[in-house]
Amino acid sequence: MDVKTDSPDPEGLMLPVPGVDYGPLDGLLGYALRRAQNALYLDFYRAAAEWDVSPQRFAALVLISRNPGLRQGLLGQAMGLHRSGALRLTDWLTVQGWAERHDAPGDARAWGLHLTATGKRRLAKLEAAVAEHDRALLAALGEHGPALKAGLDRLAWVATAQSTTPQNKPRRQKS
Amino acid sequence: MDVKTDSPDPEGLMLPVPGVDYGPLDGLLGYALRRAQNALYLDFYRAAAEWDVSPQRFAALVLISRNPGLRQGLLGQAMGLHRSGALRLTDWLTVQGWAERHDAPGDARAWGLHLTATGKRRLAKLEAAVAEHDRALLAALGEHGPALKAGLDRLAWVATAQSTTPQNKPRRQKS
DNA sequence: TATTGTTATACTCTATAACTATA
DNA sequence: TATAGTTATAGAGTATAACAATA
Repeated sequence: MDVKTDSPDPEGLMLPVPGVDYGPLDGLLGYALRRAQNALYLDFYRAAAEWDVSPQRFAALVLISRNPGLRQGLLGQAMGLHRSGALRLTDWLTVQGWAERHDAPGDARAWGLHLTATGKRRLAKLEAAVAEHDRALLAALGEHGPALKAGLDRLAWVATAQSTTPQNKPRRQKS
Repeated sequence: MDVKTDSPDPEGLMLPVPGVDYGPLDGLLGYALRRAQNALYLDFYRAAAEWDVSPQRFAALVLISRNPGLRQGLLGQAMGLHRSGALRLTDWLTVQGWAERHDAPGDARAWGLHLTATGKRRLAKLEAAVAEHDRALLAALGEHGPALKAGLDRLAWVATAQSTTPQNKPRRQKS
């Protein structure tokens, strides 16, 4: 019968559609940021396709590799995740053979996270690929590169400062 | 009995944890972008709290307002969404009273999207709040602002170009 | 009493697949 | 035969709530 499957539709590209008026969006910093992040996200996947690792999981791997014995909770904190999210993330890393849970010295409740030997070997190559990918981007950006990097760091700082500035002291607001 | 609920944990902040070595992450453009986007996302919610609208839904509203009669599919395309995602998004906008589906002239299959009168009124205020929010950010960024904006636009372009460059012509690759 | 991690559950976002009614 | 939208479903990702073990 040759069943017709529908369009495969490789979505996610978010590119400007000709003939559509974007109004104030084009001028907004936040929208520019989203567009850039969207594009970079897809681009990262291309660079890391061989390892099947998302940007977030890559960050987790780097954190564990640079901080052997890192607690699960601290990993979550560094990545803006809830405890339960850090658990899921760690589960995935262990099931995939990247990392292991060891006993944490000094606290029987906690785990210390460590890369496996395989994980270390794989991460070395993955890091090289990501670094190369980043270099290619910076090269393509030319003169814009350094200013962009500086601006982003500053933006993260500024926006965080605004969010965390205790306007009315964020004591579990009831209203 | 005064049941103890666990920590409310206002998560998502992703701020640098003292004592943790971030290794190469601090130097990566992609990671800086993620940090900035994370901070800005939370900050946007603060600015738009009154309307309960996410950055994405805000973008959809602006697109519909500037392109009355916009097709559902085109909206999705502009936002990098699958057809089914555009449907969910539109459903939400209509249920919340922001927008309506009208018949599209010339094609009985399609919808033309329009803001409701209420939607227009609300969006005017929301847009003003978002614009003000953006201005505050730019002011806080000072000299970095314009360069950052330019760099982001360029980055979106560069990363998209790399992704969409037909390396082997993306004709439904089988292998 | 507070913290670390766990379990169970639910909600959001977004994709795939198959269907309809047009074109 | 292709397109616009729909339905049903599934998979990430991440949250809340309640619990056990330990501090």
